[in-house]
Amino acid sequence: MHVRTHHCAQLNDTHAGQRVSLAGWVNSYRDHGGVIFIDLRDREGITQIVFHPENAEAHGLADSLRDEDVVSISGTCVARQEGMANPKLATGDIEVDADAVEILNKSLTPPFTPALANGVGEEIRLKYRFIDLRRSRMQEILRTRHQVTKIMRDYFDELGFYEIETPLLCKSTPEGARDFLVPSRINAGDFYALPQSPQLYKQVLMASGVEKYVQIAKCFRDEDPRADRQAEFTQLDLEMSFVSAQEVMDVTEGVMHRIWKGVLDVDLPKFPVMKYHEAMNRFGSDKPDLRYGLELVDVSEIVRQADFRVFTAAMEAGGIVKAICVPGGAKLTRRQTDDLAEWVKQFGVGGLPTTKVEGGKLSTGVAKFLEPVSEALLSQLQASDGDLLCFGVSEKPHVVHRALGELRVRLARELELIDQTQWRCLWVVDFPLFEHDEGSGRWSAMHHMFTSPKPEHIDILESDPGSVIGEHYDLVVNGQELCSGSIRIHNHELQQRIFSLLGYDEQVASERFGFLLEALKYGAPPHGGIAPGLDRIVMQLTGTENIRDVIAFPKTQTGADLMTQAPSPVGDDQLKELQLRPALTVKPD
RNA sequence: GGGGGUGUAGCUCAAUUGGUUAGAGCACCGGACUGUCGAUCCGGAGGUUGCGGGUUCGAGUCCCGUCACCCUCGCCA
Repeated sequence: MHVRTHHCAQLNDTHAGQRVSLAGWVNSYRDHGGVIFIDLRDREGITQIVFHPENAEAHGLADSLRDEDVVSISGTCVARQEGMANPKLATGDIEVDADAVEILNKSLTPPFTPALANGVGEEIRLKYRFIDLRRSRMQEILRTRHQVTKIMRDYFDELGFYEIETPLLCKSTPEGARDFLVPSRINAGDFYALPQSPQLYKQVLMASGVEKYVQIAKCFRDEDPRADRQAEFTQLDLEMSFVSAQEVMDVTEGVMHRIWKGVLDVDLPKFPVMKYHEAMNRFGSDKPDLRYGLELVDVSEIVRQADFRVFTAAMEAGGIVKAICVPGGAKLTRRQTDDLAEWVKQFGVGGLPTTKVEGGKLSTGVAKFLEPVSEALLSQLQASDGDLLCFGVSEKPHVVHRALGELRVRLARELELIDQTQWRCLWVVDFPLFEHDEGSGRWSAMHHMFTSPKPEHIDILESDPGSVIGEHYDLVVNGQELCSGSIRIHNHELQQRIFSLLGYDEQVASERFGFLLEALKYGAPPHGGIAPGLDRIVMQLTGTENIRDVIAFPKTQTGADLMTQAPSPVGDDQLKELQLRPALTVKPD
């Protein structure tokens, strides 16, 4: 193998005349009978190699090269003659006239080639991930991800944070998401759980006097994946002692600013702050996308006058009516609005009343029912000709918010109302600490049960849990939740009260979280933290909509790794050692 | 667990109402060609239409089941 002197993106006309050696993969070959061209690709780019028949040995070897063969070559860097340069290639002004080539490894004919992988199905890409990752797009994502973690580590080092690893084999705490379990051989019948997050360890680290902790931490949640969710994912996990929420937010904002600057050379503006209730009321979401309007407008009082039974019935039952005005939405066909109505039902509303604005008044749909109040409606919604009005109606206000919030996102996408050039970041704060589960009639923690209530709300914890606000903050970027954090409870009595409220008596709480309660008793400082999602940050930076694209070796929706074929059955001897026996009949191959 | 979508050559796709031997581009193999750069030209090979069953004279196409992948509801403290 020749000693590599340059990368394939490195050479230009200043290198003309130099002897160089390159190594990489055959991106494409063009055999002209006499002269043979090879596009040689490495991590950094592509350089054209030319083989002349005069170098019989090298030319003979080059003749046999095919896509994805691995070669090293030596030759002379030459400037291309006038008219022979390739403006599509960064190194298109030069080529390497090769006099020696060594085939380091032949490749089987690949199922697809990195050069022409656009449009190749994801299933085949995941099966041959080692080929897929050779694509420049995937290399760019891997590089971005590295840049991000490097910036994070540098930044937190400068601020005096310690990077500390926490265990992957943890105690199972059945609250929250479903745990991945790992059987213990030494304690047969007992199990570890993989961490859903290092939450409790980092709080213990605060009790341990670390003061500033950070970790790029793998987290595991055994729940069904989504486009932006994977059972195994990565968080930038951090925690600080003696801080206010504002200080954690400032530190987080700082790292986000530096990441966007370092990777994209973008100066993010200062992040505005919005209260949870405002986000829900105006956008129907706790992660509002501020790049477009389509705000939810409460029209309950206006439509009350119209005596449209669908609306009045809901309001009499304690509900509300909200509307969004969709600019240009009148071009949607009846079929399309019917589809929207059907789709929106999954969020709990009975349908989607709509009407269009034409000639300065309402037309079609529910127009005739709203005739008496049309003027007030148009004015309140600032609607004009060509707009579509969509109404969310339910006896439960949160159902209206959810349904219209989801509709808002879908319409913005489909009608292309999103300004793709913007970065709209904001903090959402003042979340309720608890939410009421209608099924069980119990209260549960909206974030997690270690989030501190606002000090002024501690008195009403038991008397009015629904009104308690937590010291919780989420960072939202372009409609995606990127970080979630809070000030924690550091007083064991308060923590015990929260456990009780959530239905864990002292003994159960002690069994599950005894170590945390103990730590709180022995001088735990006030502390708080946050956990930015690394995968989602990289998704935003690289403009990907699929979390699998930013993970080197991701899993499918059924948790399978198509490359390694995990998960897979294990041998009887392994099970025996763990004293495990599958209860289900193993499916035949 | 529920809803929706996809599955045809190595890859991306086509195939009229159920009707002859399931086609095309790229890749592959052979040949030609000394300046291409997604090379070109000539020729060739390549198919369990995801799998199993059913209806039919006849199924890629219709029906039932099943598997895989994608989106989504539930779920995700």
